Amino acid sequence: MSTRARTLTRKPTDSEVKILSVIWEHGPKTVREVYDLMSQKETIGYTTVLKFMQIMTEKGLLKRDASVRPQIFTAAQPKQQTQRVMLRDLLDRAFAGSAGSLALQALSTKRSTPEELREIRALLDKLEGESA
Amino acid sequence: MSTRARTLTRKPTDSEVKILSVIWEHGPKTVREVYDLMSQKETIGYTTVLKFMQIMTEKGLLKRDASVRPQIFTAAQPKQQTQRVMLRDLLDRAFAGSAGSLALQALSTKRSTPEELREIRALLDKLEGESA
DNA sequence: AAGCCATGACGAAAGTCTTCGTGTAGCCTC
DNA sequence: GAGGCTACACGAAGACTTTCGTCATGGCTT
Repeated sequence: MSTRARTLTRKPTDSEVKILSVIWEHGPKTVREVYDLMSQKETIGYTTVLKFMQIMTEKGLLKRDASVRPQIFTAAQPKQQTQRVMLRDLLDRAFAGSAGSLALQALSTKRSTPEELREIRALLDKLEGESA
Repeated sequence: MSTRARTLTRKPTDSEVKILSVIWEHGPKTVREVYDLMSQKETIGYTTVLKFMQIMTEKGLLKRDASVRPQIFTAAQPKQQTQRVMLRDLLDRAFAGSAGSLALQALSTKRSTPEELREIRALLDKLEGESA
């Protein structure tokens, strides 16, 4: 029991999420492009990024198109799904499963845009409507 | 640059959070008590829990009262502060800093209690009031 | 005071994650 | 079609985390 494809299971590591973020934000990218974007914000080696992306491909976090020369990598899972897995993990692990308290802290920690606040209000209406 | 007291810095590891959760929920506890509570939900050895708690004490995550015989451990940081650190980390790492989208997903993923929804609504009012 | 059992300290093995160095293969240019 | 430069694959070192085994210690009980 040690090596095996966990397909959709295990939560991505911190570094893996950093790479996914780049792709979520900028779309499918080559290793070089991801590297360029990342090295603007932190010091990291090209082969380090490459290695991560190779591992992530093995794990099923990324898909790659090897038919083109500089290979292009895409997120294998929808952003929302991955975010949900991580959120779920944090929720269970550190917030005793209380989504409300998590949301509350998130909102009070960092200012959100009016649009987001409006969306949340709409969701609240929907949720309260359902329970009525 | 390697070994040093990060006092309030680094995010606790997964196992560390598990232990903190127990103490957050049940209050100050001895190793044996934490062990008993944890082993109800998962298989883990007593000395493993002990080791974690020793390391956490070194890191400043727990405080211990060594004056009493079975030593009693307490969370060294307020629960909310630790939660905030973790939330912040997830927010920056996986949600591009958008607290709103994080909150939205949290709320739509898991049903919250009416009280929580009300609290959130109140917070929303406050936030929108401020920006007005 | 001697023995016994729970508690606590340590060290170390095993498993992951992170970070690169090195070497190979593909292409593009002369 | 040879040289040179970029892109890839591989392996391995180092840093943490996780998990325990083992041994020392402290008190209680007799």
